[in-house]
Amino acid sequence: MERQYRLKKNRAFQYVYRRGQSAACRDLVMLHAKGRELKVGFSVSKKVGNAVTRNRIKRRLRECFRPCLGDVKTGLYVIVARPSAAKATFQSLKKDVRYLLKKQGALKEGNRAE
RNA sequence: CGAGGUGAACAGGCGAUCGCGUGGCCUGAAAGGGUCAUGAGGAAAGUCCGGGCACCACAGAGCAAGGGUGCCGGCUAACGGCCGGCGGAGGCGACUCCAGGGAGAGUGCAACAGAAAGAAACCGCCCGCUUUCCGCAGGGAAGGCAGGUAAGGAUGGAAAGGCGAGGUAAGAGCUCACCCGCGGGACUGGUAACUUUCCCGCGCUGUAAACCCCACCCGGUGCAAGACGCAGGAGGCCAGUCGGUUGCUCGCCGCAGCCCUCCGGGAUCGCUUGAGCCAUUCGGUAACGAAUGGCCUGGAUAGAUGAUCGCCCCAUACAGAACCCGGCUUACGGUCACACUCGCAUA
RNA sequence: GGCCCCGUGGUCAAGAGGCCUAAGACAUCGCCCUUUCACGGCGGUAACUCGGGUUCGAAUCCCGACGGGGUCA
Repeated sequence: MERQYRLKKNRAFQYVYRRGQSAACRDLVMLHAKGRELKVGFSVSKKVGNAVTRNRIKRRLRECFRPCLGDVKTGLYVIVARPSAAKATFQSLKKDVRYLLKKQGALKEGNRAE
C-alpha cells in the first residue's frame, strides 16, 4: 500500500527539483510539482548523520506523512531533511510536515475520503 | 576497602493499538484482500589480509618484473589469523608487548660535534738522535727530527670488550684469573626453536620499517563479476607489426561472423543450506578435530524493524545486512566470574 | 557495494632521512616611500591531519585511525 505512493527514480527526483515549488522550515524542505498521481520521496543526505540516523529520519518522515495520505492533493512531493532534523523529535516533525503541506496549499478542502 | 590483571556472555524485556518487507496457505479472472510465521550486528563499520563463487582458455608451462611474508612446532579450506613453546623487552606482581632470518656476500648512509665513525695518532705518555741554556759533575729544562704507544682526554646515540694483577722505556688480551659477548665443536634435555656443561678460536660499531641476499607464497578482474532474454543505433577488424592476456618465450582459441567495442533500454536469475548453528560424548595442555542427535535462522532494490501508551528501579553507548564465509583493526555501554595480583585495615 | 588517489601557514604549493629553527607566491599585520591611495622596498605573525613504531635522529620509512576527492551501472 505504502510502496505505490513512493517516488523512486532519480530522474523523477531531478524533475521535482527543477520544476517544483519549495517551502521550508527549520528542519525540513518540501518540494512540490503537479502531477496526476500521488508520489512522495524522501531525501536525507550524508551531511545529516550516519546510516542509522538517516534511516531513522526517513522512517519517521514516512510515518508522519502516512496519516495525511487521504487529505493530500495529487502530485509529486519531495521532502528533504536538513542536518538539524537529526535532533528533532517525532512530534515536531509531524507538526512541520502538516505546516508545510498547508503552506503549499496541498490539503484537500473538506474530508472527502479516498 | 582501594588499585589493577585475565576471561566470558549480553546488547533492554513484556503487553496493547496503528504501520512496513519476505515466505507459506486460503480467496479472487486479475488487481488485490485475509490469515499464520518470520525479519540487522558484535562490531553489520574500516576494506587491512585470507578464501569460496563468477568470467577471462578446462586458468596452462617456463623465465623475468612486481608485491607480500619471515624464531620453532601445531591448528586451519586458507591466512599477514589462532594455540602452545623459545628468545628478548616492560612491570613489585598477576600479566602484557615484540615485522623476532641474514650486517663472516656486496653497496650505501651515520648531519652537528669530535683527533678519529671502521679500523684512527690531535693532545698526552715514552725511547733514541740533535740544538740551546743551567750545573764542576751525575744530570736537568726548553725546542726540533725520526719513531713507539690506544692507559688518560673534551665530543657523540655509538669510540674499538670490563675490572684487577703481571709486564714494559711508555704502553697494549701482550700474558694470566674472573666476568661479558660472538662463532664453531662435543655433550645433557627437547620433534624443533633453544638450552645444560665443557673445550677451542675470536673481541668483529649501528642501520636491511636503506638498496640488497636467502627461504617460502602470489595469474588478472571483481556480484556494478557474470548468466539468460529483448532488440535499436554507431563504429571496428579479412591471416599478422592482429586480438583474447602487464613484459618475453611456448602452448591454446578466434578472425566477415553465431565476432568485437561503445551508446541506449530491462531488472528474470545470480540471492541464500552454509568451511552453518545448538547440545552431549570422546581425543588433544590448547587452537581444533571426530561421532551422535536436533534446528532452518534476513534477502531488500530510493533500499524493509517505526510511532504512541503502560509496567518492570531511572533505563542504554557504538551503531543498520546489500553475493557469502574465516580473521585483523577501529568505535562503544553497563554486567558477571576468577583457589588471579598488589596495597591498606581487621581477625 | 567495489576499486583508486591525496592530506604541509587563511589559499596555492616545494621539500623525499640530518644543511628544517620547513623554501616560495598570494593574503594578513607593522614600518618606509607618497600630499593620500595604489605600485614598490624592508621586517613580522602563521603550517607538516592524528596516534603508535623503526632509527642516535621522521614532514620524509612502516602500521593503524580520521578527513577529503575521483571512478565503475
